[in-house]
Amino acid sequence: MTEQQLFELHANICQTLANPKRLEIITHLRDSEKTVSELTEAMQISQANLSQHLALMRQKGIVTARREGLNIYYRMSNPKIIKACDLMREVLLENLESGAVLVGTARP
Amino acid sequence: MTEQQLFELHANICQTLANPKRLEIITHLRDSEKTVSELTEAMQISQANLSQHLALMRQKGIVTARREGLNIYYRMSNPKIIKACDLMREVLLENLESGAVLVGTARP
DNA sequence: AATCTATATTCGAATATTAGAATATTCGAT
DNA sequence: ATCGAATATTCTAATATTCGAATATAGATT
Repeated sequence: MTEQQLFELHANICQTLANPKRLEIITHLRDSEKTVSELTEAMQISQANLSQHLALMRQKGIVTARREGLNIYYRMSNPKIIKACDLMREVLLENLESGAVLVGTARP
Repeated sequence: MTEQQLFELHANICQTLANPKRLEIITHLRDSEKTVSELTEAMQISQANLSQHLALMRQKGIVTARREGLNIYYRMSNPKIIKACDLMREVLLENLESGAVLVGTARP
C-alpha cells in the first residue's frame, strides 16, 4: 500500500462526503440508527435516490446496515466520521463569519 | 442561510478535499508554509496543475497565500482542516485493518 | 403462491471534475 | 525597458458524478 494509494482512498472518503444529501443523511444518523423509510420521510429526496446514496456510503464504509423484518436500519459505522464532519462545519462557519466568499457549486 | 445551503457549502469543502493531490498538498503544508516551487519539487505534479489545485483550495478557504518577492508561500488557513483530515485517515486505516474493501476510484 | 411493503439496482442524460497543453502575468534584476 | 524566474489562467478532451425513471428483489401477510 503506497502513500499515493492511501491518498486515493482518503480522497474517496472525502468524495463520499462531498454531497449535500449525504451530509444530511449523516446528521440524521448522528445520534441513532434510522430506517430508509424514516430517512425518506425526514428528507426531501426520492426513495430511489436515497438508496443510491446509502449504497455508496455503505461501500465506502461510512455507514452500515442491518435488516429487521422489512426495514433496514442504517447507522454510522464510525463516530470519527461525525467528528470530522463537525470540524469541517466549524471551519465553514468560521469562514462565513469572517466574510469569505465560498458560494457556488460549479468550479470557480 | 438555510440548512440546505450550509450542507451545500459543507459539501463544497469536502469536494475540495476529495482529490489525492490536494490531500498530498495538505500533508506538505501540515507543519509549515511552502512555496509553489517547493511543492512542485516535493510532489509528482506539473507546476500548472499544482497551481490549479492551489487556486481551488484558496477559493474554498482551505489555504492562504502570501507573496514574498518572486515566491508565493502557501499555508493552511485553519488547523481544523488538518484535524479533520487526520480523523478521516484514521477511519480509513481502521477500515483497511478490518478488511473492508474500499478500492477503486470509479463509482462502485 | 399471490401480493404487498420496504428497499435496491440499472440505465441514461445532464452536469461537473481532472489534468495536460499552451499561454499569460507578476516581480526582480540587469 | 527588457529579460528571466515563479506562478497563474484558459481551453479542452477524457472521465466521473448526479438524479430521475423504470424495474427488480427480499421478506411479510393473507
